[in-house]
Amino acid sequence: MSKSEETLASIKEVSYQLFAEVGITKTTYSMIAKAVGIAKPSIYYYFKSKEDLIAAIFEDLCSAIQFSTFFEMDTFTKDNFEEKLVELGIHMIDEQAKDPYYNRVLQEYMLMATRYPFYHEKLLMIQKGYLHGFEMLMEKAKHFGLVSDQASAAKAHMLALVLDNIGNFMMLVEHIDYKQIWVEAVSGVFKGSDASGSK
Amino acid sequence: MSKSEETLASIKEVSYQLFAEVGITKTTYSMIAKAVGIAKPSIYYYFKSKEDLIAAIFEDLCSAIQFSTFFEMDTFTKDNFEEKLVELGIHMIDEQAKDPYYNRVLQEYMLMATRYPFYHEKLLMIQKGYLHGFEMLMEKAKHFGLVSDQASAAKAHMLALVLDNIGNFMMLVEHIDYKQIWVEAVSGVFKGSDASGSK
DNA sequence: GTCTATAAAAAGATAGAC
DNA sequence: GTCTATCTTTTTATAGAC
Repeated sequence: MSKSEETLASIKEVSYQLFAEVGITKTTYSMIAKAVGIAKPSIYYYFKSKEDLIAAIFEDLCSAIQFSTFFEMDTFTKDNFEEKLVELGIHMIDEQAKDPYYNRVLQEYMLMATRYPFYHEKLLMIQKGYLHGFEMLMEKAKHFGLVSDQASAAKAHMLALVLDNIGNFMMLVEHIDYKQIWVEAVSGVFKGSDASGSK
Repeated sequence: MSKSEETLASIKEVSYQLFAEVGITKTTYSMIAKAVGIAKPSIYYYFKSKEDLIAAIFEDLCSAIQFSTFFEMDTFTKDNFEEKLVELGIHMIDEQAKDPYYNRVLQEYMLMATRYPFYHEKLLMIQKGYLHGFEMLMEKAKHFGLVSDQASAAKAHMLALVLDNIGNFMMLVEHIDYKQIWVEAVSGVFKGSDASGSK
C-alpha cells in the first residue's frame, strides 16, 4: 500500500466515522483534515468535492451489504432449513453489530435516498435484492413442504423487514434480545404446515 | 387564533416540511422565512435559536406517536383479539401514511437521538412504550389462551419492531403490501396454541 | 411583531508555491 | 502530493428603527 493509498484509505475511514458521529451534513473537510492529520485542501486531491466523497463512501458501503453476502441459497436443505435461516440471520446481525458506525451511516444514506435519485436507485436495488432473496428462500421452503402456500410473498417480505430493521432498532434500544426476535419471526413463518419438526 | 399564533403555526408547519424535504441540518432560517413570507429575523421572535426550533418540532411529534394513541388495551377481547390487533396496526400504518413528511422527519430525529441525550431519552421512552405495550397485549392474549407461553416477550418485541419499522421501509420501497406484512407478523404469533380458530 | 442592516463565524472551494 | 493563503458564499444571530 503506497503512501497515497494510505492517505486515501485514511480519509475514507475517518469520514465514515464522522458521518456516523456527527452526520454527513455536519461533517466538514476541516474536521476530516484534522482527524487525518493533513491540511484541508489536500483532501481535494482525492475528492474534488464533498459530494464526491459522500458518494465514494456510499459505494463502499453498498458493496458490503448485498443479500448474497450473507445468504447463500445452496446451503439450504430440507433438513436444515429453519435452523440455517436462523443461523445466517444471526450471523448478519452479529457482523453489523461489530461495526459501531454502520447503522447510523446507513440511516444517513437512507435519508439521502429519499432526496436524491442516485441514492434512491442504489439502495432500492439492494432492498429489492433482500425482498427477492427471501422470496426465493420461501419458494424453496415451499418446495420442501416446510411452509404453507398462503401469502408466502408477505412472509418473505416480513422476514426481510425484520432483519433489515433490527439494526435500526438497535440504534435506540440496547438491552433487547435481537436474536430471539429473529428466531421468533422465522418460527412464525415455519409454523404453517410443519411436516417434520413437531414437538 | 391570533395573528401571532398563526405565524407561529406557520413557522412550525413549514419547518416540519423542510425538515423532511431537505433535512434538519440543511434547513435554514432563510428558507423558512421565505416559505412563511416573513423576514428572517422575525423567526427569532418565536424561536431564540435554531436548536430551540428543532426541539419544538420534536415535542409536537412525540405527542402524536405514543403507543396509547393507537392501541387501547380495553378494546381487546378473547374473541376479537387477533382481528383487533391487525385492525389497529393497519389503522396506525394508514394514519402515518397520510402524512408524507412523517417518516422522514422521524428518521431525522432518530439519528439525532444517537447523538444527543435529550433526543435519545425521549425517543427511547416512546419506543419502550411500544415494547411494553405489546408485552401487555401478549400477556392478555396468553391469559385468553390465544398464544403459547413460549418467548412471549420476543413475540411482543417482534411485533413492535415490525410495526415501528414498516414506516422506515415505506420510505424506500413503495410497491409493497405493508398491511399483508403486518397480518403475517400477527398471524405468525398467534399460530402457536390456537384454541379457537382452526381452519 | 416585523422590519433593515449588519456582524461574526465557518463552510466549500481554488490558486499557486514547493 | 501537500502546503499556505485567500476567495466567495452562506450561515446563525444581534442591534435597533418602526
